Amino acid sequence: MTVPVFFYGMDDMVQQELNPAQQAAVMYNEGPSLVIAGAGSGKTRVLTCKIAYLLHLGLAPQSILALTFTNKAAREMRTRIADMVGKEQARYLQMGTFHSIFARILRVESDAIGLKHEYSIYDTSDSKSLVKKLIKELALDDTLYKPAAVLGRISRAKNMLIDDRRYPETDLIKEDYLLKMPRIKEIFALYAERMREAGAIDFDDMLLLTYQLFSGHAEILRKYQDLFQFILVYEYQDTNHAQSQIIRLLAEKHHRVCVVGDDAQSIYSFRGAQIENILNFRKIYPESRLFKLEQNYRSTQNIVGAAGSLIAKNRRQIPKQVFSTREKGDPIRVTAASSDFEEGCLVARQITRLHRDEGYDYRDFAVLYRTNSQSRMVEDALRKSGIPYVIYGGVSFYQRKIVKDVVAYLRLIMNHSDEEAFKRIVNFPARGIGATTIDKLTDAAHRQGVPMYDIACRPAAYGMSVNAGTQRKLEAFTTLIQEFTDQLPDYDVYDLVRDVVVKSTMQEFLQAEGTSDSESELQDIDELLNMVHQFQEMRHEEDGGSATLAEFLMDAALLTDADTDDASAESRVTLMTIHAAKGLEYKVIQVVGVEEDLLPSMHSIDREEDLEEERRLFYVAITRAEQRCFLSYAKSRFRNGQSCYPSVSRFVDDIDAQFLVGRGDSETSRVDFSRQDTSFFRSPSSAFRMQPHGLTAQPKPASQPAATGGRRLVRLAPRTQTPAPAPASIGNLSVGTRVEHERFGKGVVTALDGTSPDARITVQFENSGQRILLLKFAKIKIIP
DNA sequence: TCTAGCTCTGTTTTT
DNA sequence: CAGAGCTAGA
Repeated sequence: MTVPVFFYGMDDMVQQELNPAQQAAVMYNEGPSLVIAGAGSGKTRVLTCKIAYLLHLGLAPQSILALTFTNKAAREMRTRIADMVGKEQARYLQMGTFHSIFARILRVESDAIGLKHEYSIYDTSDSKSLVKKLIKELALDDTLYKPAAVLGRISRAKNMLIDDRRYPETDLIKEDYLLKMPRIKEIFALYAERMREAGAIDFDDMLLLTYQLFSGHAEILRKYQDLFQFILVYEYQDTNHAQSQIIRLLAEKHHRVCVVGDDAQSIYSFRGAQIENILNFRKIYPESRLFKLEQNYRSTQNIVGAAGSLIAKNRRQIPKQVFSTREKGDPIRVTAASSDFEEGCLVARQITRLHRDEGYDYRDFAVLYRTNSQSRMVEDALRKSGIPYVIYGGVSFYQRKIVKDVVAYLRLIMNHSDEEAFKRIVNFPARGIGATTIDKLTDAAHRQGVPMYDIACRPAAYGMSVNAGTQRKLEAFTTLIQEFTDQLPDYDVYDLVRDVVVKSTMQEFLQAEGTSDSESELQDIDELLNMVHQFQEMRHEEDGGSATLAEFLMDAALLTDADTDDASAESRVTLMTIHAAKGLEYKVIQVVGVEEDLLPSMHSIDREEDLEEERRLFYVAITRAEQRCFLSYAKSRFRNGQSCYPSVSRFVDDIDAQFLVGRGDSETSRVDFSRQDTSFFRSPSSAFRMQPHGLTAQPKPASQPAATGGRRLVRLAPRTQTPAPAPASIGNLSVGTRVEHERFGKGVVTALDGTSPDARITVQFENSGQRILLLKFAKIKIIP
């Protein structure tokens, strides 16, 4: 039963339907709270309602800090809140991504940490290029030291709040030895030094420096603690150590923090996300309250059931029973294609059929895959079938070469020390400044600790010998930049960008070329100008002020493709990676490449944790579906230029067979639908055994949980793969037996499965949640 | 200094 | 099968 909640004192049209659990989560604000929100359970609704509720209680919008991971999520929530409380209030909410909020704070407080006011933001390719150069400078073996790997190590350290100075004292260098990269500490030190000299920070610095700012400056920390009276975090399962520690600092004083997330959807550990943050939240805030949202409003029972049976195979998770009261729906269909090409056609055919026969609109479909490269085959097939589509993600607009070039001009104009920007455009368009000159400049710059730009201005003054021609060329370039810099204070950003494109002779150069490539680059420039314009309008609307170049550059650095367009407006099929699909929902989901070595990826099969993350990824994919879900795999596939012959993903077998069709002989008739197997509804917890009879497969909509109290719902997802008859006891273990485990502590056996040697027991531990243990390995003893 | 063409290499996900 | 990096030749 849902209760309509009115927000008194606001527009009386505003009414949100909240179920009791959601309502409780919204209304509890006295202390820290953790909201575990299953897939499709109304995470966004709870968070937006909570913010509206806080405003209703009288909290000022500017004292609410709401952090998200994507700009899109932030924007969507702001819009929704604006609908509830009006634009005027919503405008002042401190809502944005971790990175954008912190980047702004860093700009305000730059002096305190010796950061340049007008700092540049290095994107991954800038960082990579710098690291590559450092590897060369240090004369390291580049077959052992790969820039991406080195950068990954540095990034990991920063996410653990370890800077270059502390790095050598940590265990990370031991790992470096094992990775045969013992000198990473030197690269890290040099990297940090060069970044400082360039007045630049990278994505990880935004978190690390913010942490250092707060932890090292009590008065500044206090200022922000007082400013942010209430802190909300969306998708908390994706936070890394740095992020969770910054939140801890900010909330230290008032403890008014609410985090919302779903541990089952933690899929960003490669980026440093630690699932521990959500699992340990209650240790940091012992007085915190836990709310679980378990009713899925998005998907059919079959989809929720399938996803539940899949995720149950993970060991590390917060136990919860996600259920749906929607219709049962169709089972998930698994299809084998003979090749990746065939798989694409299959997807296209499926879409055509559902579009034609069942009235689905193209925008109701999404095709999901593990890796970006898989999009090609699907794309080709859709194009051939005349199905409109849009690829979400892929190369971001701001990553395109020409756009990066223009942005590099802007960066250099703002910050003359920005070395990557300098190198990128000093000879683009070609002005006769070649590698030799650039090498000389770099050399001189690092020997003397002076920006390349300064040396280019007056080479002789820094002891660099150049011939007259080169000197003239350098001068022309630096004068061009300098003139823009001088006018910067009263330059409208749009005019600036337009003038840069012209005066740099970029436009002329591209027009002269007259190829189709240069043509599309000119279009990209137009598009960029468009975006500047849009940005200015948005700024004007938001705070009435005009946008500065620094603000635009910050936005450009942090904006991703997913943020740029609202593709939902058009009637097109969406193609994207599973990662990009998180938080979205579609009526029909097709997951392609459900194969070993792809999903799970080949890198993840050695470690249990990695495998579990891949399983969560698959879980995310399936739970995007509202009505229909299709899985497919190819029996042969082109990978890295050669054919390989993958087998179906192990995860398909993790899904209980009753939710699937197409496995085995792809005969639906193998399923005996008349069979009624009550063992399926065996309770995971002893509390539930109080009502052993009368369980029906579908909880009636009316019989929902009363409140957030401990009452458990009927578990829809089976706990085990095969619904084999459960033995009443194994050895001297039976349901209800109290046991103690070496690691997990004390608990109660809630279920038994299988026979020796594969006998498993399910134990509800007091402190470690529910776990399934293989009896032959489990180190348990029975306690009286 | 530039560019065309060659070889090599690598391969997940992204704020 | 790309994309990056390198070499040779203009």
